[in-house]
Amino acid sequence: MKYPYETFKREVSEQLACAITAVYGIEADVKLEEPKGMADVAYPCFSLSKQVGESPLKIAETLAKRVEGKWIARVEAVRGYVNVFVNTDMLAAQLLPQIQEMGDSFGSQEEKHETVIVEHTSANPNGPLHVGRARNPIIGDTLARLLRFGGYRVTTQYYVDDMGKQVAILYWGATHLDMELPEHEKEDHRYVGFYQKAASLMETDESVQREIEEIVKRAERGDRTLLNEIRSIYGKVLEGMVESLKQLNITIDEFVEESRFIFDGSTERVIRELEKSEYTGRDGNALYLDMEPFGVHGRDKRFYITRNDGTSLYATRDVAYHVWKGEQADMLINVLGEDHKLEAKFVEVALRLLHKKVPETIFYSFVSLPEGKMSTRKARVVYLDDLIHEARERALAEVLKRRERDDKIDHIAHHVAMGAIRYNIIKVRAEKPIVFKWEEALNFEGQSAPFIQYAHARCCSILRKAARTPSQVDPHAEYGHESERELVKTLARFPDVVGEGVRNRNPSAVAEYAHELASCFNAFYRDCKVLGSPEEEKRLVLVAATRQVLRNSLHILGIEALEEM
RNA sequence: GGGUGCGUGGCCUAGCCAGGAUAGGGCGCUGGCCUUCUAAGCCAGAUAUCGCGGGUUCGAAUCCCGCCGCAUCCGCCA
Repeated sequence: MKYPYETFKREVSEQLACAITAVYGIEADVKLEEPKGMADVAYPCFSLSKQVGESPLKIAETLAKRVEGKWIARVEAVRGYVNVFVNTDMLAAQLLPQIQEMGDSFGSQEEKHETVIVEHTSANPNGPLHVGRARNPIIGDTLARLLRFGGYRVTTQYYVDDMGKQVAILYWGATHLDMELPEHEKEDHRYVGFYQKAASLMETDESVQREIEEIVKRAERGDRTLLNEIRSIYGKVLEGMVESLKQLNITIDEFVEESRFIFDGSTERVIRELEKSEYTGRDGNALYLDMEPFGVHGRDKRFYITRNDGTSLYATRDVAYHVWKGEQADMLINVLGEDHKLEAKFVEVALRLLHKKVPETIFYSFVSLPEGKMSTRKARVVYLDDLIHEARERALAEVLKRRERDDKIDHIAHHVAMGAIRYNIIKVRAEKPIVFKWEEALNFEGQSAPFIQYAHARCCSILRKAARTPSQVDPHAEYGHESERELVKTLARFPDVVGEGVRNRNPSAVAEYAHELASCFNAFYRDCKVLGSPEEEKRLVLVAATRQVLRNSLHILGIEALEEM
């Protein structure tokens, strides 16, 4: 895929490299900057100054005179920088037809013929998702969308821990406790009561603890009947969780149960292979991996692979899962909470020892509440469903301020609400901690999804009212207004944003860009009358292009590009 | 104790990987803009020792070292 802004930048680099060689006789590695406001691209002459012993100001002056080309509108030498401005008419002439032709795929990258599995969410199905956990599916789903746009073939997986303690507690509760369950239309909210009660009983009652441990042991030994029973309980909870995700426009391609790697013998094989390693040792009968040689330091450098009785541990089964997963795709990416860093390191080391594919991991920091860490047991928690409900109410109220009740109103309110939730989470980089605040999560103004959706709706509104949509883009159209030119340049940067986002596995960059584009369009909207203007025709082309790129950005973010609001 | 991540106006955040010019946004605050394509918008204004201290460099929010604060991990749990 050839994008025009790239061509422009390449021309500038080549021109500069050429000029440097001609004047100073050096092969220079021309690294361009894209400073905001100063120029479209700039070349600082300071390091060259050192090499050739001439002042940066002088060099900039000299080079500026020699840089020219059809993509270059203007070159200036300012304080040791060569500042280059793109020819926006040339850019528009190349870019706008391309956006029109490529449509929904504008900005995407060439098919890479590589398959990727993005594992995300993978929460224990013992109760409803809370806002903290929701960061995982939002990052995971957006990343998956971004990678798809970046040319990868992506599938998503949710690893279901169906034989762990959490699910065993839920199962014990559901089968032993006779209790009044809360009224709720979703099963995850009803069943979590069993989990909570059982978990607190387990702390005080040793016999309960023993029974739960026994369930775990039986599950680990591959008791199919029991595992089926357990599934019949957690399955309902999981369904509820999946339903919440669906509200947010998140679906997961495949659910993989942990017990599968007991049944197929792969966990056992992992253990047998690892015990041959020089890095593993025995503590009694328990097998462990010494993590010290792999840069892990702390109170205890041993990471256990089996218990004293030879049974596997969660992390060991996770290794088996990754061995299997690695056979399904060229590349593996996991989205995990930062508390899983050590476990992920262990999985990575184990996979290296087994000569298997190692996953990349995106770690995200926790979402806390102003009053502290989220905790289901301390009832200090905001459930995702409560946020969804609240967001929808609030969105509906806002829509009702602006339009009469009609058949579109629920659709609009729903997508404003879900967009706001997704955007609020994804706009912050994964490694930053988030303190959840209702007023921020339900913000529909400023840097938010509704702001972007609104700009999109404005585009749609103009295009709807236009007498006709120009089918052909006039290649000689000139965009004289500053706001038009800024818009053209911002549109042209979209493919770069996608490329960088893919390379850095950073979906937040797309969120940032979408806001910038919407904001840039709002300036155009303010300054440039479209309908009824003598420049209507060419401005409609620009509006259509903006609508398309906003739409593509929103698509990556998993947010509905609303046509009306 | 050790590892890892984070620390940018009152609050939130981009920029950090690949060091460059007046640190870009948003919320909130003050004041202004709807007979004109949707005011979920726009304009103007106030607010910043880029956690602290060193170092490298012509140049550091960005790289290196030390310190402080917050988070997280260091279970034969998951």
